[in-house]
Amino acid sequence: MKETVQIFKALSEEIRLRILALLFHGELCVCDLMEVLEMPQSTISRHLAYLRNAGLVSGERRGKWMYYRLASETGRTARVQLELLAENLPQLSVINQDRRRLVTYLAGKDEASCTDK
Amino acid sequence: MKETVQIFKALSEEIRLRILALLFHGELCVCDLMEVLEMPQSTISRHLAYLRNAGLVSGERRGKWMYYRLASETGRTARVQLELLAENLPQLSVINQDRRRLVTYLAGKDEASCTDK
DNA sequence: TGCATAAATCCGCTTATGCGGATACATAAG
DNA sequence: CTTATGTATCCGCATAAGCGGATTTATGCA
Repeated sequence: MKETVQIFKALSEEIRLRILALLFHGELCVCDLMEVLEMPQSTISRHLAYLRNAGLVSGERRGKWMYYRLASETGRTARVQLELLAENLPQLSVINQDRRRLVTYLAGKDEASCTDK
Repeated sequence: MKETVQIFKALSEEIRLRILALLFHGELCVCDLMEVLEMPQSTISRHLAYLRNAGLVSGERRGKWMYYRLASETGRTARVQLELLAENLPQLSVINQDRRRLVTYLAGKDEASCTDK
């Protein structure tokens, strides 16, 4: 029950849904999320912590950079919710705007930023 | 997006999940919920307001009594989440305890209480 | 080691929501 | 109308979490 509640809580904030939607496109660095969502680093980090604690995303440090992706080891509830979101979020306009910004950003990505890929 | 967030918010509290689980068994009166969940009336009413505002339940007044049931007119997100909960909540022990209390309560229901059925 | 960059966490402030008792509102009966 | 019952909402208090800037922590490089 606590897990279920925690997952719903993690999903009950728009910014976190937007982060998840961006991660559907693949692994991203915190600095990527900052650029695309146009939000301060502390805000991004804070929300990532909720997603991480709910078991929805996992982070991996590579040098100075922290990469996040959708968690591969998840309980059933998390997986089902992620699947539902993957299906439904892309239909929302704010999510589409974010996606377009992501595509544009990745295309013109500054070579001086988190390039350890 | 606001609707999605609102639904997740409504679902992010244990008591509200328990209320929904009880309503899966059929329409109930506030006084029923109070008895089964062993909580004060104001607490029940407050949580029902969240569920109502999120479009997950609907209320109907019959005389002095207020009956609640799962909303029949819901958006897709609400319907999908309710279906998921109907599938997954019954597996949780606290939900099972509530169900047993509901059955016992309904079996011995005082004829002097909300009997306009 | 010092300096630079990235990001997690802290901090002060604000908002939202938890709680249950009190109160306001709604319905019913005499 | 008064009284009784049911319930939505208010209220005071407490906790959780929103925000972004500041600070701490972590990694890299000279």
